[in-house]
Amino acid sequence: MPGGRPKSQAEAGPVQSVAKVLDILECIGAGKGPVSVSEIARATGFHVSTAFRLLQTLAARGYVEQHSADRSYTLGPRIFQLGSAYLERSDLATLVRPHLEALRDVLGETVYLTIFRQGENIQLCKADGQHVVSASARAVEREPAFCTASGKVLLSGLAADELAKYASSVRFQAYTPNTISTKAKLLREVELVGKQGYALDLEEFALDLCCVSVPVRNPGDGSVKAAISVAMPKVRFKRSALRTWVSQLQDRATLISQQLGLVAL
Amino acid sequence: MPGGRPKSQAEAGPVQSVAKVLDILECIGAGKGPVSVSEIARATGFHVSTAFRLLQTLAARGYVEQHSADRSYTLGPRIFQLGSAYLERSDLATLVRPHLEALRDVLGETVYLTIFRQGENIQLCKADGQHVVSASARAVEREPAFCTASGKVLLSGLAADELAKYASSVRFQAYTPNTISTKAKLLREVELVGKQGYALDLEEFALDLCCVSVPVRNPGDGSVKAAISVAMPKVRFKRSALRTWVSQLQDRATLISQQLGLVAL
DNA sequence: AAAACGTTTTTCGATATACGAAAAATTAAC
DNA sequence: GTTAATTTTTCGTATATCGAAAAACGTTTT
Repeated sequence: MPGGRPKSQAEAGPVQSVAKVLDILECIGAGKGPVSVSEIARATGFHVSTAFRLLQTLAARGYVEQHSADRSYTLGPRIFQLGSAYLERSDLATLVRPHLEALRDVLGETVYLTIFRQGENIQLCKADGQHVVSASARAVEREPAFCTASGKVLLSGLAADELAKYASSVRFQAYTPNTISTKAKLLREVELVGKQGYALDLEEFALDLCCVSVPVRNPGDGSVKAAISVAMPKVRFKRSALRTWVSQLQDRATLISQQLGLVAL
Repeated sequence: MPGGRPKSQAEAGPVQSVAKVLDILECIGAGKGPVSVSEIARATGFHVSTAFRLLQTLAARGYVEQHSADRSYTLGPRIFQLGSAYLERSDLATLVRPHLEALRDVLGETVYLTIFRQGENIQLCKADGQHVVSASARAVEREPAFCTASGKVLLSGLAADELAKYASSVRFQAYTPNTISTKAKLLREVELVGKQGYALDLEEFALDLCCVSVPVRNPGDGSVKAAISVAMPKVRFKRSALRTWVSQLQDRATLISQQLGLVAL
């Protein structure tokens, strides 16, 4: 009877070794460069021996690659293949990208589309801005929901019980002095977002980063399926332009949701 | 002592449940639409119960999604995230795409870059042609090596022992009447490709599909790292244009390999 | 309606399987 | 050349995974 280590990991699922292998994949994916067995073992809390065996299994199938030079691991091309399969299925690349690019051309800022899954805000498609200093791309790959414009939009689309569950379980990490810090504030904010139809993030997630976001709705039942957002450095965020941004975003959101139609997001 | 079922699957690796979960992911990725537990169980040969448990684990982490309507499964966005992480790491998207698009604009046909892993030809980046009838995109996602232009180029870059291993283990499925059907023919063809510096595929993999391919080399040691290829329907393949295609491809290949430099493919 | 089928999901005990400690091999550091 | 720190292999044991079978659930048939 082991002590039941207090792993702060996400939902486990019944098959332990699979959960572990996912931890490892995420660990490699999160790392900046190649990672070694021992680094992975340290980061995940598994014994090296365990990490090694799991990595071997992944490597045997091309999901990770081991560099012969220093025995370190990176993600392999097979994982990329699966990722592509996901995208093709939902036709997002083909369908959404042109809209985002059009928006980017009009607004001159980085624009992206995100969805809410597993308590997080996942970016699926992005059109980088044209300004030399545009909001960093990499940073928005997978961000918390409670402190981002898109996250708040997506939260505003959740059913009451789901929102409650999220609000109770989320850890309010203070990324900046402006980050929402309590459940009550979050719920109030999300309600406001729902009413006004758009959300702002004025340096709540990262200093100097401001975002505006609107929902993309299912044309059938009006439920919120995704969010499209524009991100920019603080200097270029003008209160006076807000109205324009919001309506530009909303127009595109309407177009996208019409086209998406049945497609399962 | 179980009978040791003759699974034709790829290398297993030490952790069984992980191998199984990969089978399942591949199975879902290969399917045209959502798949049910029982379909997966049938396709993989696992018991429904096993498939179900593995799917639950994947779903708990967002790697697959279950549609509440008919309980069927599709890939989830987390898998896409990992795929993106792979791409970003190798800077391929940013680096290779412009070259492929330029080539596509010049040649007017679908152009793509592939690498050789696990005995297969994996497509990493593609620029679709402009003709109304251009070589189908979907078909080239992951193709056998022995009967494609890019595959033969990549094979020509393998070390002697690796090529021998491949040639001995591959199953010469006859996709068309032109498909290479024996080990001897393949080895002869691959040698020729190595000598002449490009490969052709004249309806060897699919009827009406013709491809020309050249290697992308590591600027350091000259080893073959990838292949770039142009694909077109038979009607547009002109022997007289071959020289031009090959040199256009080769010029780009040189540029790409110079830029790729150290990047680990 | 009820019954008959095909699903998906849950339960549970046996045993094959993945675990972890520790040793061996390999590589890096000094 | 010795020490230290890795990665890899081995192996006995506990346990987590498996598969059968039953329970819920949905759909179609009579």
